[in-house]
Amino acid sequence: MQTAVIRELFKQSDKHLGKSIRVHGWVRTVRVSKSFGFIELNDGTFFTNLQVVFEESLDNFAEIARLVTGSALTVTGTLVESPGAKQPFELKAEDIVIVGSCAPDYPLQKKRHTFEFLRTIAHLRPRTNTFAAVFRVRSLAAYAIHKFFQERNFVYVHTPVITGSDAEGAGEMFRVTTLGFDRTPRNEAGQVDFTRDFFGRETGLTVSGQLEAETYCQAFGRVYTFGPTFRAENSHTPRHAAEFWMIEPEIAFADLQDDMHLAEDMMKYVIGYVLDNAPEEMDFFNKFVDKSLLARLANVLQSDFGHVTYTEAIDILKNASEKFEYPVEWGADLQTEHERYLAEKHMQKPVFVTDYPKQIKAFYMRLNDDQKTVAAMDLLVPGVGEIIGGSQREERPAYLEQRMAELGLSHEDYWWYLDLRKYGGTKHAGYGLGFERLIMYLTGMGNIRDVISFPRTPKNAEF
RNA sequence: UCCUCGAUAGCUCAACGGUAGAGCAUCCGGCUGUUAACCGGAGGGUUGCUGGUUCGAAUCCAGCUCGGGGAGCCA
Repeated sequence: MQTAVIRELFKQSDKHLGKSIRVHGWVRTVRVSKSFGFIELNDGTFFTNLQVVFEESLDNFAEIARLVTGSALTVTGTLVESPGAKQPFELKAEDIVIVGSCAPDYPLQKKRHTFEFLRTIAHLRPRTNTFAAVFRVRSLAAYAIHKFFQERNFVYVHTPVITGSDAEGAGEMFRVTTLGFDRTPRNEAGQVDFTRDFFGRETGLTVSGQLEAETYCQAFGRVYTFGPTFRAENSHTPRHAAEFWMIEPEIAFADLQDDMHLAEDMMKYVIGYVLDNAPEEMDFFNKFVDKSLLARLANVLQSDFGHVTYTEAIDILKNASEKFEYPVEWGADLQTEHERYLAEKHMQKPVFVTDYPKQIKAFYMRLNDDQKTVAAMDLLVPGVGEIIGGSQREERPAYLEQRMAELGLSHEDYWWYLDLRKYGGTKHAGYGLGFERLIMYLTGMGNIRDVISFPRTPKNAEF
């Protein structure tokens, strides 16, 4: 007999009704009476559980009746229409094999757990409804990202995880070394002698693959990266993790407008894909996590994203009736409260903020004709905040070198990056999308620690 | 790193200066269609850690550890 997966039973129930089938899965809950009982079985393929009915005619009825949540079973029986109102069909068991019993101190109960508690048992939490839904959506969103870019002739580039450059100074780096900690070699000046380290130079985990991605962009025209990224910032917020996944497309012969079009198309594509392919999970989020989720996502699909320049945003904030804790002044970076106002109150939809003052942005962003601002864009979304940061890159060698000089960046560290401008350089643009922030936006989950399997945050690398 | 709130049974919480409790989970018993099933019973605690105040501390005070929320940094 072939083993059926529960997803298949729900998607094509006509094909299986009345047939004898076998399923493998884990017990979510058991309800038992004197001579019969019900098991909610989940095999991980589908959000909804399969109801198994068992009766005392089974040889091992007594044993089955004592099953606890978490036990692994193989059930053979007939799929029949269910008299109960809450499920269309159920599996009438003819044989139940206990594949893996579950100890009585299993920490997952049927009632609601706090997300804080579930983080302490991150090895078991994917067995809960919420996390089953989050990680299926995460998987689908990752696939949708690849699908989106592949369908548009992008090449997927694997940029290095270990890097010698501090990229764009995007954040503190984790050091990668094989030097011992007790007797680190020192040079004549008393500094750590990295020439004796594994790579012969100071290295760390990547904080961005962008600079490397730009090199492949100048060969393939359209590329993207999708990989782990590391920031050693001592951040304690629901939106930051030390290890996270980032998507960084880079497009040649393109300006900031092209960049924003790409970002908007991508966001809509992924939202649409997840809504189409995880309807049960999305309904669950809408019911138990964020009651306005589906309406909001539908609205995003239908409307155009907002666009304001940084300068316009400053005017909007200055004229707002809202009182801000931090002053609104041209030249200062937008505070979280300002971003929230723009996205959640003023626009009530995703909004691109563009053309920031050059002094608050990275060296590689293209200088605008006003000589004061750069062709940068941040995408702010209600509830999550900044989800994308991007820019048109400075392709003019003179401008780039001048900016590097102003910031004290050395030619030697960026010689290959400067070469791109020397050898057939084109205008080009790109952005970074925080994958976990996208998942938060798609699911309504409020904490980044609950959308990544084993979160790494300050003072926490358990599992 | 700063501000703020919190830590009591396996989980979710109550008790707020005077003998530490409930629901769920677990174990035992009952129940012929359940749906976070239901009904009855039992076991389960160094009240995060260290010190202090007090006749007496889960409760008040100090420090520490861990966690939540906010800020900064950013994706």
